[in-house]
Amino acid sequence: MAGTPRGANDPGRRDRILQAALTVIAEHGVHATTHRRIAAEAQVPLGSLTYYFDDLPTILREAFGWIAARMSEEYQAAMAAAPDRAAAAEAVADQICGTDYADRRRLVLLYEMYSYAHHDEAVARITRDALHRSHASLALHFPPAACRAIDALNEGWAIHRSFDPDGIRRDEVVATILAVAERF
Amino acid sequence: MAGTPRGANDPGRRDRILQAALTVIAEHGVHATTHRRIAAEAQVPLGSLTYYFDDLPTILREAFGWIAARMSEEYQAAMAAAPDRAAAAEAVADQICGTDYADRRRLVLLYEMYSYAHHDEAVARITRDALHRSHASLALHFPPAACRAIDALNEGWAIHRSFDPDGIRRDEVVATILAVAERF
Amino acid sequence: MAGTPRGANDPGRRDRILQAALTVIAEHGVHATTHRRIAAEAQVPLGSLTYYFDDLPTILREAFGWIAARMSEEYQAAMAAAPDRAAAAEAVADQICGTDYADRRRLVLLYEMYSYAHHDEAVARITRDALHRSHASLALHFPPAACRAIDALNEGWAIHRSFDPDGIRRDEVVATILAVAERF
Amino acid sequence: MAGTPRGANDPGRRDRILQAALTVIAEHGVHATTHRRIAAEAQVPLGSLTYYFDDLPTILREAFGWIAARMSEEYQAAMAAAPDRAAAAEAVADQICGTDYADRRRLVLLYEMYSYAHHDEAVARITRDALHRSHASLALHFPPAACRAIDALNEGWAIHRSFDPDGIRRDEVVATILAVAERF
DNA sequence: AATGAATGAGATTTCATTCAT
DNA sequence: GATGAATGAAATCTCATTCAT
Repeated sequence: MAGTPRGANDPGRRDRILQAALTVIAEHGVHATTHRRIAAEAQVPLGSLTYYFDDLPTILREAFGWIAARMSEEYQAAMAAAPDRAAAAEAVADQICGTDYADRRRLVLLYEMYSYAHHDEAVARITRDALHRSHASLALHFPPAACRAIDALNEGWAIHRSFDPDGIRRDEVVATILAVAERF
Repeated sequence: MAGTPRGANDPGRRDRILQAALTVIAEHGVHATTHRRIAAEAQVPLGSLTYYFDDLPTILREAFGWIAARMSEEYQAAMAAAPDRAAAAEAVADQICGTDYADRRRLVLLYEMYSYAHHDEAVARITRDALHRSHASLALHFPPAACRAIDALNEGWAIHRSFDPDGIRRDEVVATILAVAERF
Repeated sequence: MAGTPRGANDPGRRDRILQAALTVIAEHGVHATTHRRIAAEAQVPLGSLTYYFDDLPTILREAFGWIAARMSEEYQAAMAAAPDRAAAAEAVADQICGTDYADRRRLVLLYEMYSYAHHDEAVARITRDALHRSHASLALHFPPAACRAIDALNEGWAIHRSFDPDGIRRDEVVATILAVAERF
Repeated sequence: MAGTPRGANDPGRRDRILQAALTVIAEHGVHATTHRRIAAEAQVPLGSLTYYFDDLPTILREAFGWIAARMSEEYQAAMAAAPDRAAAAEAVADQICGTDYADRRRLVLLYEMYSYAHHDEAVARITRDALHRSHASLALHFPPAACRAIDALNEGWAIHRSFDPDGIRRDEVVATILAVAERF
C-alpha cells in the first residue's frame, strides 16, 4: 500500500526523466515510447513519472521543447561565431554533414518531432518557434530569400543523409549554399 | 451445421483496410494507430484485419509502401510530362506549393513515414526506394548534383510549408531551382 | 501479447458479471467495488469486464438496473396476489420484516443504490422508476395519499431494521399500515 | 540548519479537513472520496491529512461522527422546543419538507453514511447511536410505538423527497404523523 | 473464407501512505 | 509539529492477437 521514499531529494530527477524520454524516442520512436520504458531508461520508479508530469503527452512536449531549445542555441552560436558569409556556409555544411552518433540521434529526434507536431498543437508551436529561430540565425549572414532556401536545403539534406549517409558531398553543399546566396 | 460464412465476399476489402490505415495515420499519427481505429475507419470487423495482415507493423509497411509508390508514380509522371527544364521547375514548384487537403494529407503521411522508417527497416527500404525514384525522375531534366540539391529543397520546403503555410513564395521557389540547376 | 480464448462461447457470462457485481457491492460497498473483485467473484478474466462493459460506472448502472427491476417485479407480484387490503398490508409487512440472508443482501444493495444515485444520473433515473413502480403496485389497494405514507414507512422501517434487527414488531407494522390507510 | 517549520500553526485545520471531507462526500460520494480531493477542498497540503488522521477510513469515521452528532443535536433541540404534540408534528414536518441546499446536502450525507455503515462497524455504531437519539427526542412527545413509526416515516419520506422533490405535501405529512400518534 | 468472442499483457494513471527534513 | 517529495501497489482501461465456429 505504501511507498518507501528514497529519502533524500533528488533534484536532477526531473531532467533525467526528460533525457531518458529523448533517448527512448530516439531509439524506439514516439509510437513505442511508454512510461515504463522511460522509467527504466532513467532508472526511476514508474510512479515518479506521473509525479513530475501529468501524462505522457506532457513528457513528450517538455522533452521536445528541451531538445528544440538546445538545437536552436547551438545553431545560433555557430552562426554568431562565423566571421563572414563563407564561414557561415561552412558552418551550415558542418551541421548537415555531421555523421557521428550525436548527429544521428539529433536527426532522428528532429523527425520524430516533426511528425508528432502534426498531432499536437503544443509541439507544433515548439517546432514553429525552432524554425523561426534557425531562420533568424541564418539572417545574420544571408538575405531573407536566401535564408528561406538555405533553411529548406538544411532540412532536406538532413533527410536524404539519414537514409543515404554517403549520398552528399560536402563541397557540393557549400557550393549550393553560396550559389543560392548570390542569386538573391 | 456447417460453418456459415459470416459475410459477403468483399474483394476490395484488403485495399480498403490499407486506405483506412493511411487515413488513421494521417489523422492521429502512427503512435495512435490501432487495429480498432483502422477497423472502424474501414468499416470492417476487427477480426478481418488480422485475417488479411499478420500484425500491425505489416499493415503499416503495406500502407506506407502503397502511398510511396503512388507518390513516386505521380512525380515521375509530372517530370516525364515536362517538355523542358523550365517546365520541370514549374512542376516541382507545383508539388511544393500545393495547398489543398490532399497535399496536406500527403505531407503528413510523408513525415510519418520518415519518422517510422527510422525504427523499421522494411519502411526504411521503402523510403530509400522512393527517394531514389524521385531522384531518377528529376534526372530527366537536371544534372546529378543539381538533382541532389533540388531533392533537398523539395523536402525542406515541404516541412517549412507544413508549419508556416504562407512562408514560401512560388516565384522564389522557381528562381532557386533554376539557380541551382545553372550552377552545376 | 495474445489471449487464449476459452473456446466455446459463454452466453451467460454477461449476466454472471452483473450478478458478481451485485455480490461485490453488497459485500464491500460501491466504494470498494473494483474490476478485479468483480472478475474474481464471477470467475472470469479481468479483460472480459471491459469487453462486455465500457467502464465501471456502466457495470454499476446495469447491475442496479437489474436488481431494481427484479425488486419491482416481486413487489408488484406480491401486491397483485393480495385479494384485499388486509392481505396487502400483510404482504407489505412480510417485505419489511423479512430477516433472512437474501433480505439483508437486498436491503444493503438498495442503500448502495440510493447513495450512488445521488452521484450518477442514470442510476437516479433507475431509482425514481423503481419508486414509481412500487407506488403503482401499492395503488392497487390503497388511496394515493396512503400510498405515499406506506411507501415512506416501507423505506424507513427498512433502514431501522438494518441497523436494529429486533426493533420492529410485525403487528405494529400491520396496525400502522391499516391506520394510515383508514386515515386517508 | 535546524528544521524550519514549514507552515504556521493552524489550530482549526483538523476541523477544516473534516468539513472538507463532508463536502467531498456530499459532492462526489464516498466511492470517489480521496485524500487528494479532501486536501484540495480544505486547501491544506496532502501530507497534513495523514498527519492528523491515520488513514482514510479514520477520516470518514470522524466526519460521519461529526455530522451525525450535529444532526442529533438539532433534532433534539427542535423536539425540546416544541410545547406540545402538535408543535412536535410540525417540527418533524419541517425537517422532512425542507428544500434548501443545506437540507439537500444533509440528506445526501445521511445516505452516504447509511450505505457506508453497512461496511464499517464504527460507522454502524455511529448510525445506530444517531437513530437511538432521534428516537429519544421523539419520545418527548409520542408513545414508543408511535415513535418507531414516525422515525420510519421520517427516513422514508426523506428518500422519496430526494428523488421526487415535489411528491410530498406538508399537510399530508402532519396528518399522517398525528394519525399514527393517535393510533398508539 | 471470415468473424465475433474472448483474453492476457501491458499501458496509463490514481492513490494511500511513508519519510527526510 | 508539519510537509513536500517520493513511491509501490493497484485500479482502470486499451489493445494486439487468437481461436472456435
